Amino acid sequence: MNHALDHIVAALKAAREKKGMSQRELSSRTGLPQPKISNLESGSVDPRLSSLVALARALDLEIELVPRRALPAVETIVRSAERREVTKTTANEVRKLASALQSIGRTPIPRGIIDQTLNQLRMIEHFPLSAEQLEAIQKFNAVLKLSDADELDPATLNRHIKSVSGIRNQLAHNPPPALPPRPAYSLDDDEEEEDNA
Amino acid sequence: MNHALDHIVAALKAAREKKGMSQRELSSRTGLPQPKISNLESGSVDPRLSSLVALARALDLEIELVPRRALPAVETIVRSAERREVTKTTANEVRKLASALQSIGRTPIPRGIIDQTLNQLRMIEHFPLSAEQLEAIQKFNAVLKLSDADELDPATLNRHIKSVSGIRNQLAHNPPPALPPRPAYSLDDDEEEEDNA
DNA sequence: CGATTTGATACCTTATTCGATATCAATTGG
DNA sequence: CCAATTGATATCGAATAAGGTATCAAATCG
Repeated sequence: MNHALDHIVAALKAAREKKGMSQRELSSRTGLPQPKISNLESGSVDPRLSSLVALARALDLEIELVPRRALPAVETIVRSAERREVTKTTANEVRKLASALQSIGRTPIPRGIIDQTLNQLRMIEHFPLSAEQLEAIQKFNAVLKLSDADELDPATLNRHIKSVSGIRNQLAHNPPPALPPRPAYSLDDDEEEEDNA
Repeated sequence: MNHALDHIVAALKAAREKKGMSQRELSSRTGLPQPKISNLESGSVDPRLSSLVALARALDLEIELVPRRALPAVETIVRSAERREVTKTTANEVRKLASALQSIGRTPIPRGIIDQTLNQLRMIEHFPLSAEQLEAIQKFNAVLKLSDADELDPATLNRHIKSVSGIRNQLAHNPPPALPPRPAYSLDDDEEEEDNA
């Protein structure tokens, strides 16, 4: 495998992981078999363009040809978009959990606890979350989706609620830094290169 | 062939043509056989990533994965870079011609004509040229490179000199528009998309 | 008109992706 | 501890890109 290819491949893998998507889920969205995706990500194949495009589109990405001299500017914009992508994803996940909690009927635990958790979520929603924090929220969502919450094991439910409290405390005592105010790309550099034949 | 692939392929072909590079020249730079490049550009194959990367690099391009929401901004930057690429190329070509003319010894035509042409070139250098105009300059360069100019057919030389005058007159009477003052990309849009599972 | 350049086709052999399926080790969750 | 999920491997036939070489029609140019 060529070294230049890893760049693309690594970006695809990172994009999948950032979305919390498994290889099998990506497989079902693209039609590519899961083992193929594994091979691809490990850099042991030289994929065809159609495979790349299929994967990229399933991950909300496009393949673009960029003039070398425009690379710095483009990369700055891409990174900035990725940052926002993450925060949007987490916010959506948090809101989803809140609405799921709000709409449950009888619960195996006191109502007040649920309400308190909802308040915490309303705060959490406005922060960028770490990968671990996001994962915790997603797992809570997963169990609620499966079990409809009123027929849920009280211990399990309590564990998840505790993890929400934990996240709130982390954010309150150790808030993540805000986004940098201005991205540092430039359109107006002007180097001269000689090009004689 | 998939429709999504044409986008990349067409961009590669356009980039090659804009640089005035023949398929054979690109072939020798990349190691890919010329018929393969022809197939590729005609969209009749589904190339492997390594082929794409080889072609792209020979054309001063990089393959990048861009989040869909960042596409408008990225495309604006790419286009802006391409515009500057073109004007830089033409300026180089014009300067090359000027220096070639300046350094010729005995000429089959009056010295004053040569000097007048040099003056015209000094003006032309500062304009973005059309494809046809650029081509004319390149052809003049080509014959000078081959024949060392003092052993040149006077008629041929005169024809090229006339074409330079023609370009100057076109530019003087019908100047091309300047570049737009500010590219219209934005980093601060904020649409909401729903994403429920 | 003859010579050159350019892009397109055709043909071959070899190498490798593709697609499908099965399986395994490791991790995670109840 | 058992069950489920995840990513990695292996295998197999079919499809096809890669790589090389030869050739052709059209345009360009002297």
